[in-house]
Amino acid sequence: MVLIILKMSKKASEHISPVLNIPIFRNLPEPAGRMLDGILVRREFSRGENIFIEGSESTGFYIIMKGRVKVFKLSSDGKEQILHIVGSKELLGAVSAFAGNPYPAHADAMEKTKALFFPRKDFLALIKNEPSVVMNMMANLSMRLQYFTRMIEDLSLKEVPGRLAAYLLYLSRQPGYSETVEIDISRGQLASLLGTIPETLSRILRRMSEKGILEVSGRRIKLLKKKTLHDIVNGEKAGL
Amino acid sequence: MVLIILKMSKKASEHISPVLNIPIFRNLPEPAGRMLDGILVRREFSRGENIFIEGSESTGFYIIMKGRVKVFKLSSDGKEQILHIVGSKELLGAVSAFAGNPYPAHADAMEKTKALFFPRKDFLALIKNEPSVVMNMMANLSMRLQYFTRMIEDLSLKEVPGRLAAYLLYLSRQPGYSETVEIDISRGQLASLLGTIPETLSRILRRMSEKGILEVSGRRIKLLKKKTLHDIVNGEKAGL
DNA sequence: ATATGTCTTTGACTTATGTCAAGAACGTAA
DNA sequence: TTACGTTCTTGACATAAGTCAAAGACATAT
Repeated sequence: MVLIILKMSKKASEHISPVLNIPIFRNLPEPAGRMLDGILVRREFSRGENIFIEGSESTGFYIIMKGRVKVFKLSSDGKEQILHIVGSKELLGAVSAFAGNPYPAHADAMEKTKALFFPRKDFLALIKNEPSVVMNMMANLSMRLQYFTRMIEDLSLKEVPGRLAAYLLYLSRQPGYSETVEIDISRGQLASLLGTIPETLSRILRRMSEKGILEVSGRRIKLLKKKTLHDIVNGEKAGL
Repeated sequence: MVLIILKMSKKASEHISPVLNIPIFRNLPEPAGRMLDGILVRREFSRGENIFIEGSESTGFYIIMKGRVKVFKLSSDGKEQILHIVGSKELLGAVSAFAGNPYPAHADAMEKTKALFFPRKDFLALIKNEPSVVMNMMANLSMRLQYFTRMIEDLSLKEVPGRLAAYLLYLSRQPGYSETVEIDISRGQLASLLGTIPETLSRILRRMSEKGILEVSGRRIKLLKKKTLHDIVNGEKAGL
């Protein structure tokens, strides 16, 4: 039923299935693309809506088309640690779906989010016929592993100012930013991503402003002394 | 009994390439196994020897056959954080070799280690012909991702006693252990694995002994109050 | 056995960061 | 606008954990 709606929503003007633009489906032949159109289920989530919870059985995975999703763990006292933020064209819950394990974390939509759901059984059938999909997914997993490797390093080796500095410098290397970066998440969320609490983050931002390293105005932050930020990442105290 | 097993494994090797017992090569046809015998390079490392360093180019990956290898990061002041310990039948450096990235961490042999080296170019050739290898590797990567997810949670959500308790309980669930566990790494290494320093670990072990939660004698630790350990994992202070 | 080097433990001290509580700033809806 | 709820900031405080330094235990080799 949902499948029919999907099909109808696709205009004949599109001679190439748009799903073939999704990284893990790159290089697939066109017939496979048409087949995917019939398998993938469109789903929408509103801001703050839960997509899955930790421990629940994985029935498939999501390809995020629009919006952002936070994947996070909760401690026994309700504090959350964001593991990562999944954005457009990225996969959500793929590892669990592949391995057949329950989801290891919670996922909430951070804003209005559109996604395609890929049922596990259909996915397992697809990879039998199209091994290249597995190759693409492995590249995807590899990147995630490298990201996590780095995150473990950040969380365990550096103090909060170092983690913040690393994050700001990372943002400044993203396309469109250089001297000024726009933090696209709230202070509290950023604190969680850095493995700390809003109070601590707030204090550190103030101290960095006082030292003339940053200029903070809401979610817009100007990096005045990038060199000092690099030093902080490398463990320098920089008089904070 | 041991002799019989030994004999059988020797006999079997005359008919089936032993490499086909390695998880990622499971289900490969015998001809591929013989081909692998000609590709894999036997390498040995002595205790403490470096296998690769962070940032160096990845020319292939290792399959550990005997011994253990620690994969770790170094902070600017030389402090190390162990990411994981790779043991028998496990892969070392596979992500980098697959993605063609430099190694993201250092790897040192913790003891005399025997490994098979799989050159990157040969591996890329193999997966073209044998997609099932990629499936097996993806299962491997998935497990690693889940492990890292858990590790990030441990490092960021829990205090050191909680991480220690989680590790001890994890060991006690391993085959062969229940009330008493044998820590197979030195105090300093364990500290690094838990994201702390030997001094702190030492103090916490003492406090737990004083409270009658543990009984420590060298690398042998008796878990006297498992329930309390669980409470500590869940954030209870337990009067430490 | 003795000596040498490494690993581990302990104590005194410092510091980064979390907790608690209150006020300020901000956004949203009436 | 005002009022309300949320988020952010700030201060005083508590504490977990790191640093430094020294002593003790342990293992290895001579």
